[in-house]
Amino acid sequence: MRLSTKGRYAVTAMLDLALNGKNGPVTLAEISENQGISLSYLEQLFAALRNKELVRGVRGPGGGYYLGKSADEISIANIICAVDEWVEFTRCGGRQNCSGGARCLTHTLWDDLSSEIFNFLANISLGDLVRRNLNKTEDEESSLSVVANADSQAA
Amino acid sequence: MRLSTKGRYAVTAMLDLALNGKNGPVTLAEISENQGISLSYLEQLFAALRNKELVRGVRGPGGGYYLGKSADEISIANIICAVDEWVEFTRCGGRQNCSGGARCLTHTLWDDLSSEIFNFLANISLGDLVRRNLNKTEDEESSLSVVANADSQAA
DNA sequence: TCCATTTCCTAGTAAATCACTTGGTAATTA
DNA sequence: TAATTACCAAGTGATTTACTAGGAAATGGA
Repeated sequence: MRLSTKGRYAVTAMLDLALNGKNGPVTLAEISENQGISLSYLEQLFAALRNKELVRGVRGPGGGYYLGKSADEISIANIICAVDEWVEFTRCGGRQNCSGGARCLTHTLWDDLSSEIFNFLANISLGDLVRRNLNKTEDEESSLSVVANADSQAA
Repeated sequence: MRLSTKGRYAVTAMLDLALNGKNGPVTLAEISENQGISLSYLEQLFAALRNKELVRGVRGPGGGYYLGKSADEISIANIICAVDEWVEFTRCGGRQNCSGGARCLTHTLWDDLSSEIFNFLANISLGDLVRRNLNKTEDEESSLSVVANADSQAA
């Protein structure tokens, strides 16, 4: 899993699309304006998203982008994987004998953790995020935060 | 949260240190050999880790690095934050009026998700990873994987 | 005391990535 | 026909990545 700023832009843009795409397509110009991301950079990101069928484009006046499937069927992991092409980290893909014992043990641990992070993000959908926020704003503005204290250093 | 390859190197190196540092310090030369990371790059990473007191260096022959605290007190988030300096993503730090409604709503959603990812990684310690693997190898080699199926695309 | 070992420190670098600009073409609507 | 929008390709300055080079400071053993 690779969570770069590029992935953040994509997630942010997809969130904007999910929120504003209820009635009719959303133009990249609108998302660009809303989120402060350059139009051409959005075009690049959406080219990748379209390849993975996460969005669907409609050309011409009144056109724009729709979600490619329902917000509940699009996970955060889907979005990030679409724009941040997956790179295999450990050179030994489990197969090659990578200098044996200690090294591959660490690689296994890392791979497990990596899978866990992926699954965590795979289990959060765009729909989840939108609903979660709607519930929140019903209650109050921004007081409650489910995310409590980590262990110590939060900066 | 920013999970780059740099963070991966740091986590991998710290895992190696946790595994091999039971009796005596571990040299960067060993970690470099084990994990296939250049010595000088490790030095840079460990400079950052030392600043956050996640490791403790001992100079001279027989020297090397110890964990700065127990493996249970070091979270994956700690490690990643030490080497991948935190960057504020949304320009409006919640305070500035960032063109109002739709934009800040998306930002709030993103910030919540971001916190959630951080807390997820903050709740996994080096000790967890090591123990998890010991249990696994007791059972069998590599057959079971707790991380089951995500939704669809795993590549 | 001298030497080997190791951390610690600074500077530089090729390659990749990031976020963006420029300059288009193709499809669609009015 | 003209405006609007997605789509496409090439290039660019700034930053990051992973690394090399060349040391200095501390420590242990001879």
